[in-house]
Amino acid sequence: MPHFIDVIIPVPLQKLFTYSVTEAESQFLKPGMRVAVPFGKSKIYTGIVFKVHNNEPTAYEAKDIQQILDEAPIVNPPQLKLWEWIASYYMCTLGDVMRAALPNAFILESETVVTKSKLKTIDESNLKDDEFLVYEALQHQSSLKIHDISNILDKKNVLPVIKRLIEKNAVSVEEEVYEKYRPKLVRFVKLHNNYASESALQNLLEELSRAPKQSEVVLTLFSISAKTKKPVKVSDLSEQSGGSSAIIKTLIDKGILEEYHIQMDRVQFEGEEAEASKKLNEYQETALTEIKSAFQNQQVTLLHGVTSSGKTEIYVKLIEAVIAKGRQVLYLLPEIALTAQLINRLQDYFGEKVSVFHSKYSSHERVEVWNNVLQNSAKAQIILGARSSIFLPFSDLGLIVVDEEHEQSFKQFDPAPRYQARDTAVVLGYMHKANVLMGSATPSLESYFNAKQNKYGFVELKYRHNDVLMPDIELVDIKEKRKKKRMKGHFSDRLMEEMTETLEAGQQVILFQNRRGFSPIVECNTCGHSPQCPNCDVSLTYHQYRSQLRCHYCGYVMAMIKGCTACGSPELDSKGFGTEQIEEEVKVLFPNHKVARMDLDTTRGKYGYEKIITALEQQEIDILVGTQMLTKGLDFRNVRLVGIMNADNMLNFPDFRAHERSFQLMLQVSGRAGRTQERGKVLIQTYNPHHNILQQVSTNNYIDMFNEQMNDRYNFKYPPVYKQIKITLKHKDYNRVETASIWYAKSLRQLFGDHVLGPESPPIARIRNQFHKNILVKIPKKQSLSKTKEAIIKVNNSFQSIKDFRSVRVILNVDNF
DNA sequence: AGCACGCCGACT
DNA sequence: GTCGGCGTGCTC
Repeated sequence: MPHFIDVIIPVPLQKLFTYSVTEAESQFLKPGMRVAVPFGKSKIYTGIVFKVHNNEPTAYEAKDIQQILDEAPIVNPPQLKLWEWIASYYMCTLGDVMRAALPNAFILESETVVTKSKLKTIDESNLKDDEFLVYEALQHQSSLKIHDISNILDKKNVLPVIKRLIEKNAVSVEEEVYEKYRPKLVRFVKLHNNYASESALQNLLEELSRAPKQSEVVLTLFSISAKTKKPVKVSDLSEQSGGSSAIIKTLIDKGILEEYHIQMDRVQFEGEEAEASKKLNEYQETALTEIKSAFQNQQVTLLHGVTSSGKTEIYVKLIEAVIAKGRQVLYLLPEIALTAQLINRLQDYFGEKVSVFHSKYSSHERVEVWNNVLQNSAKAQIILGARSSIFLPFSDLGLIVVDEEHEQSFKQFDPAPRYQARDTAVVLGYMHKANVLMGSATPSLESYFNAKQNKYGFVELKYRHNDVLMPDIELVDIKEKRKKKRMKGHFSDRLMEEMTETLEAGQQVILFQNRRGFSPIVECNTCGHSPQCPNCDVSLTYHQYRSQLRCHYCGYVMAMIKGCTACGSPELDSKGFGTEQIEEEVKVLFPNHKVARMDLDTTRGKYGYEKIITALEQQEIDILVGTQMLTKGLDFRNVRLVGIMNADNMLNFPDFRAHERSFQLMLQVSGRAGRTQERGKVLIQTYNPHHNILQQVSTNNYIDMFNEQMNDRYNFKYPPVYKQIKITLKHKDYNRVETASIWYAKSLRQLFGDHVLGPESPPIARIRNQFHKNILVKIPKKQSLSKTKEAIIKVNNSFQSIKDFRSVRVILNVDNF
């Protein structure tokens, strides 16, 4: 009987691919193992075995696999089930999910390697210039990669050259597969066994008395191993003895020292022993009891706890209970909130049971965490991670915590799979029969709605830790202030007063402006022209500190212009303002205080973010200016005043969630003020102080906000009342997307009528030289979601079969918010 | 998604 | 005349 396997290939193709295997291989292979398979003309890909079976394909002949890459599955059955769910719910392929789920280092790729041909006699005069260059290079190097060749020839498409060289028998090519993951080996040294005896040692030291550096190294080795009783790392030895690696090498060469390697985890916890978790206050205690009882009936529970109410301590208690039963815990956080602060706090309680997983980790580090989870090792019983940690190979999850549940960044927008990690976590929890706890000070409407509908359990925590009062929020009408000339730049007199008072009391100020750079528009005073991005339909943002104009959509950068590019006039004006400009103004207004800025531009490096936070904690900064990065769960003891420079630009954002988001953002920033005994103060500058959202923010009235926003959502058929799927079409030719999107929307309308909106050009119609069109499908709760998706897929298939539309890229985004 | 094949304009 | 652009089709 012939044997076959169905394999997931990491390409966005709907189908699985069937390969033929031997009897023995079919016995050995299990779903979730990796295989290397030939794909297309020459490439070799890594695939995941999905199914082992005996059904011979009829339409084609299955190829043989190239190699089996694992001894045991690296993806477990519950994961494959989750992959299938994600692919079907978020309308993408299993290959897309595989790409997102597996650490990069698991996906081997083949690379074409060019080597010199074995035939010795080549008529060099027969070669053309570029062919000769490659041939010449191969005389010095045994092999070249495609990438090297394009460097040598300084062009991107080098395949024709290689092809001609092959024809002339000058070179040959092969596909080289290599494993990306290598265990980290650390070098250790010990004294050679020859010197184990006392007398031999004595002799050695005498021998070395004329080489003081060497004897210093040997003596340090003794003292370290006496102290720690552990193997001695070469790096430690070199550091503590002051002996260079050359000296150590000499000792090894002489046979005095012996070197050896040990495989080490890259991700290691180096800290104190675990301490006991904190005792909860009465409110926390009540909330904990309520959560536990909610979990009796409900798989998911929402914890609505005001900022600084001590939600983390409650999570800690729940985690303790779950790990005591030997089950695993996943603690999900938005990427940006994954700070050293929180990691340390959890490690203080749970020591090395905590592993961290997020995108700043190298792919080797991720493989290690993956393997630890797969083996259900104690090191990875608790995973603290960003959205992609839902893909880890859990075998027995007992609890998932989704902290800052309202955060948008749980949703992946690009590339596919466009999943919402919070919602996927609920499905994951269901598969493992694990409870899911969502926590937030400002829950998303959809979660709060679910709680109200009794789909989720609901627990509230209304009081701040130590009974600290909620900050006092004051709205400042800057329209009024401008009229009365009480503004200095972007600062109202009220804000100045409060800042002065706070700074004089030796306390800190946070200023929030949700836009980076200096000013978003540069405009010529004479002709009104403003520089635009050549690739996108947006104005370029002025960044003063580098004297550049930049596009925040495609990353285009140019030097700041000296005069107007249209009329040459040197008089340029800037409109709007960003964090950079606020920072500049603060420097002028408060010259004696230290200012820092926190936005995407100042936190680029791996530790950029930490540096600013530490400086603020240690009070090296008096005033911190920043974007929404400031909002994420940071606990600053000495911040008393928060200033929101302009509330209007977020309220007027063209999105149905703009109001909800503004409310969340403002309350979250406000929560940074006054976390200790003293009551904090928040000033919100706005042109429209009577806006309902601002009133609701200033009274911390979540319920009002919820009811009012839900009203709109009912009236306008938006989520969470309706589900929605956004379809985006992109093409570099405007007319092509336009015709295509009209066709697409028309076909959808035949099925769903008025529940189809668009096509519409988004506010920024062109990004990276691609024109965009959006179509929105609204789906009533009663309508079957899976049937709707099937219908959309049908429309999509007929769309793809029209020749003129095939080059239009289509993006399906389920729950696109 | 890659990658090969094939057809057409822009240069030496 | 060739080189290289990209539209079209296929991948077990």
